[in-house]
Amino acid sequence: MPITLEAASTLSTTLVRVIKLIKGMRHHAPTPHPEVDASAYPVLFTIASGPKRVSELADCTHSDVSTVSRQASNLVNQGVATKVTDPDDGRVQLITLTAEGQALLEAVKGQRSQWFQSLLADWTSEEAAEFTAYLDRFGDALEASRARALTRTPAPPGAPHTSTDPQEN
Amino acid sequence: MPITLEAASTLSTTLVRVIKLIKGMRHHAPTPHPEVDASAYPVLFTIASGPKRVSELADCTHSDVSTVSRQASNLVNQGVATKVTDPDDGRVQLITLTAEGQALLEAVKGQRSQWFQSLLADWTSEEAAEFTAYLDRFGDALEASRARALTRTPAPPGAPHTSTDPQEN
DNA sequence: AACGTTTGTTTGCGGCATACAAGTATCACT
DNA sequence: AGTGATACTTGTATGCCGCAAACAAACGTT
Repeated sequence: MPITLEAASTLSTTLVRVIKLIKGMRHHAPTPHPEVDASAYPVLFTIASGPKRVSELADCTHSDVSTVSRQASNLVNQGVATKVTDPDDGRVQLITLTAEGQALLEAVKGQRSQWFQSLLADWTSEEAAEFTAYLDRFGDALEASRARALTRTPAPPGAPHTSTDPQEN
Repeated sequence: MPITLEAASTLSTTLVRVIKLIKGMRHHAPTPHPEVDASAYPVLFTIASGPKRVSELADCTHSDVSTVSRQASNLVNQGVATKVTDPDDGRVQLITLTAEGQALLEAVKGQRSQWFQSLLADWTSEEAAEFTAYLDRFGDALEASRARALTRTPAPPGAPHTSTDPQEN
């Protein structure tokens, strides 16, 4: 049995509020390395776990390939990443974190952590953990929904169009 | 005693993930009234509780006054809101929801609610409520932090600059 | 080995959303 | 009336993004 529409409504409203607040925050927040666009942080975080190809990054960050391509180029120009053509396939570019990029990543992480820590000054560790768990679970649901939407939309003309589908919203 | 840096770090990472996912979602989501920019929804939601002046809306939505001014103008052109000069003060414009706006608002709310409901298909009502409560509390913390940042930054030159201040991040 | 096709990346272009700053209108106070 | 503060609007610039075309390399077929 699903949650009530009422509950879903208040949840969505609250979520939108938080997102808007965070977006507004980012604009005023100082960055450890002003040359690096904050919009490229997602790829920065992603290549932390090893070299990745552009398309892979686009997939991970849920962005268009072209967007990631630019972000990667910028990161390279700013010295926080390198781009090398894959020896096994001359088409793919492997994006790798440089030492400087490592340092930047640590700085960003540390700064964010401190900010969140001060933000949640009156939270208990249990509450924070529980909140994180909920967020993560919610993120999984979003990703699943997104995956469903993406695999169905680009279907060939003969695709069975299942009448009214709430998932498309 | 605050939460650990580690916990703060994972929380921030998770939050960023969710936000990015939602932002990506919005782009593919159909709107009940395509003429109305989704970016103006925040003001739409805000004037639901009664006529508001532009500056008030800017404050509520955490946007610049100019941004809200344009959004309000658009909403008026699209027939979902009206703009009337305050009889008590010829400078202020009161933005009010029209009947059509009411209908649109309901449609948007309903659609969102349904989406969230399907998204959280396997959540219990208690979990959803708890998640919402956390989000709300987090939003409050964000707002408080923002308020602190705003009241301190535009201070006169003689303001006492309290050395290192994590709140500014 | 040559050619068309598929795949991966880059670049040109346009659109959207926003903030800052300048301009305009109204008000409040003297 | 005149001066400054206040509320909004408009001009301008910037950032970010996605689509589509261009480009490059690999693959498969003949």
